[in-house]
Amino acid sequence: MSGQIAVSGSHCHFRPHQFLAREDEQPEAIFQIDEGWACRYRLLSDGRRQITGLFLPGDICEPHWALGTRPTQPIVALTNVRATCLPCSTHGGLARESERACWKNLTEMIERQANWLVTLGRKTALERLAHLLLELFERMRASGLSYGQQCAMPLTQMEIADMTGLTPVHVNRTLQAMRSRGLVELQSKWLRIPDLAALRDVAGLSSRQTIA
Amino acid sequence: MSGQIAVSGSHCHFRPHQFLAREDEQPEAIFQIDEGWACRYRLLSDGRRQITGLFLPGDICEPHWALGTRPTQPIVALTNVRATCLPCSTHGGLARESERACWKNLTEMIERQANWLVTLGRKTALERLAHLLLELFERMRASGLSYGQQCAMPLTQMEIADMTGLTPVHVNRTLQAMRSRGLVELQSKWLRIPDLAALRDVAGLSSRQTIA
DNA sequence: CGCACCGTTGATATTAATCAATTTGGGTGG
DNA sequence: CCACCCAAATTGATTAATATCAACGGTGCG
Repeated sequence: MSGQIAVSGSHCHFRPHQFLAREDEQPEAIFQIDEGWACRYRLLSDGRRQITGLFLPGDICEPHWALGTRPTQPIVALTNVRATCLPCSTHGGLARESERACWKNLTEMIERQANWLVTLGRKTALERLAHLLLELFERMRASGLSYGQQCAMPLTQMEIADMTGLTPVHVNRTLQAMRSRGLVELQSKWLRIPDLAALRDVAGLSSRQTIA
Repeated sequence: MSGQIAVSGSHCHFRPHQFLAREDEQPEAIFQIDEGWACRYRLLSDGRRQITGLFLPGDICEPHWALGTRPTQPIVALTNVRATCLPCSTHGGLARESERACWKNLTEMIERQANWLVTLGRKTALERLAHLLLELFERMRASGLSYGQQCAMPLTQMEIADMTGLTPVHVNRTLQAMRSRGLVELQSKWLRIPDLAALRDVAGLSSRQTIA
């Protein structure tokens, strides 16, 4: 939970539960994840937690920090994480090409968040889990980290619950239902999706809709 | 529902239910709302609807369109709307100062959306409504459109339901509970918040947390 | 070997959705 | 001004989805 950030050159790594950023603390760098998963979340006073964003390999954590904005939510490693530090001057110093990348990154984030608003606001447990697993797979695939129909899936059911706004118990039961319907295979941190289209259908995502 | 966009100079206006933008159609301009309310939403195949963003006076609708991104969600007027058209060249043509404004706008949107992810994922009907009414009031106040403790609130209970991920019936009952507890006064499209701090408390928002 | 953490199960409680009227209120045309 | 109309708000009864509470089993690791 505590401990030093291990820096080697412009790289650093984090252990599970270690913070990449804390609320209100100006980060000294912007991280691009090379390996591992991290998330940003918010905690309510009574302990309820909602994960509001997931960072997978290739992702730049919070590009708008480059403009001097400070994190309003903590970012924490879910697994071991290797990251590259993109140093940023105190206000708005990023190369012109990175700027373009940041725009793209931000608009994708808005798009993904909007999709999750729909899912959390209007969808059932089954649809939420389908959405999550699809998004994970498609994002992993997009960064070349899928193998056929499968990819790594290091999240615990507790973390899945905090992403989908459900309880761990209900996540467990719903996953069982999905498994028994042959929608997904999920065991020992590994996800396999036998029929993407079927899962997409269950998730209630329009065929055009971007997930990754 | 249909009809022409009324343009006069670089201004235009829309009637309730008229589209400011449709899915997948490249907009010919980016709109800054001068008066009235609009929203963006997504519709599920079975008719469920989730509003994913609200545009109030002063807001720039979707700044990232300026970069050639196309709308992935429709934007529709909730009331009569007057707007200024900020024309944009086919790809990425906005003045340098507007660019800064767009960044700010985008990061605010991400922040607001993240807050709503928490609310939709983890909060009760009462907390959701408190969040919504607070946000509305604070945003209206921020643009000088509040009068003491009150401001306009043109949304129907149906629209409130589509923002908060509830049913209209449940919104109705929860609002009654809030009224009877003296948390809000809400009638004939007008909102009054007798005690901001109390409502903030009910909404379960950290005191630091930005709403507007 | 034992301690954690994770996944699983069963029983019950709550919240919110659903279904079906009924009432209210603002606008419109006669 | 009044009658009418339609959308919005309200109410009541019931059901469905999910949370909560409390164990229990498995597994990796020090």
